[in-house]
Amino acid sequence: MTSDFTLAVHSLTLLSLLPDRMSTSDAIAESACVHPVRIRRVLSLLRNNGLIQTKEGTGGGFIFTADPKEVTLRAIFKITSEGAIQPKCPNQNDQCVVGSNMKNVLFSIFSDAENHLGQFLHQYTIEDVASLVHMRHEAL
Amino acid sequence: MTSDFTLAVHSLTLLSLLPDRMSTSDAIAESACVHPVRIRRVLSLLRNNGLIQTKEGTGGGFIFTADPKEVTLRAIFKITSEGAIQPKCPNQNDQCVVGSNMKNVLFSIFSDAENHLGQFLHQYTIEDVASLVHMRHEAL
DNA sequence: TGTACTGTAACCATTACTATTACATTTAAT
DNA sequence: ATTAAATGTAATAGTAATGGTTACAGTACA
Repeated sequence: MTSDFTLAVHSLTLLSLLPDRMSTSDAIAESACVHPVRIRRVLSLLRNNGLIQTKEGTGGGFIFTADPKEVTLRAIFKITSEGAIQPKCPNQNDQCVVGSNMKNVLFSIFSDAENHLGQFLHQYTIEDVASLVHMRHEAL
Repeated sequence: MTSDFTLAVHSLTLLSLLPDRMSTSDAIAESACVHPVRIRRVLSLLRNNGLIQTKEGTGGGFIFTADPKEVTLRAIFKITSEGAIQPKCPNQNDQCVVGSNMKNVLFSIFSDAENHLGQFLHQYTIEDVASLVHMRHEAL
């Protein structure tokens, strides 16, 4: 899976800790060790899906609008990674019963699998992730 | 995810339909539209895990030894794709509470998630896949 | 002994992912 | 108004992951 999911979770976790002001893509990028342009691209997705607000210009940046208690990893997965667990399939060989149908059969199975994965991820909110991050930090 | 999983399922499904003789990597490769060397590589994994037998030399090839009713997609996933649903994580920023712990938190969550995925995939045997392939074929 | 196979390493090609640059646009402050 | 600080986004370049191909050693059978 791509790292967009991780970046989205990372960014939202940061924003949840700074609910009172805008954070810039430069600041988030430094925390996540990636290029600011990637942060802006990923966070654009989150804005399009109503999780955050963005503001251009001086003093602009990103801020959490939704409730960190209500945004779950399922929503973030759906936004950033839908279809990501589908196994790749080579070209179909239409001359072969197996070859011509395997792709569809596996696609169907893994679509269901992704729904189950979603149910699992739905138990974790951004607030939970923030807590887990802090717990690990204390443990050191 | 890589196509190794699909190739393994495809190969085993074919083998389950030809239980009485050895199939060659060339034949399987043609059905799956990939290079025979890839088939040999993937099927080596399956042999190492006891699902099939292989034989070199004239008249050699690959044959199912396990029972297609008992080999589930979970086993194949574990062999070919363990860890595949883990989201990638950029480098850690040790100066940042979030940056230094996000990777471990997500790794833990997705390890559990992969176990759940395994439980889901466990309901499908190779025989089931063969049936589904045929059902789709009939439906055309 | 020759032929038909697998086993595997090495290399090349292609695709996917990520970083970077560039620049238009927006906003606030002076 | 002008400048500076930000996002938005397209285009490009670099890097990593994936897959294809070649080569050849080893094995088994006729």
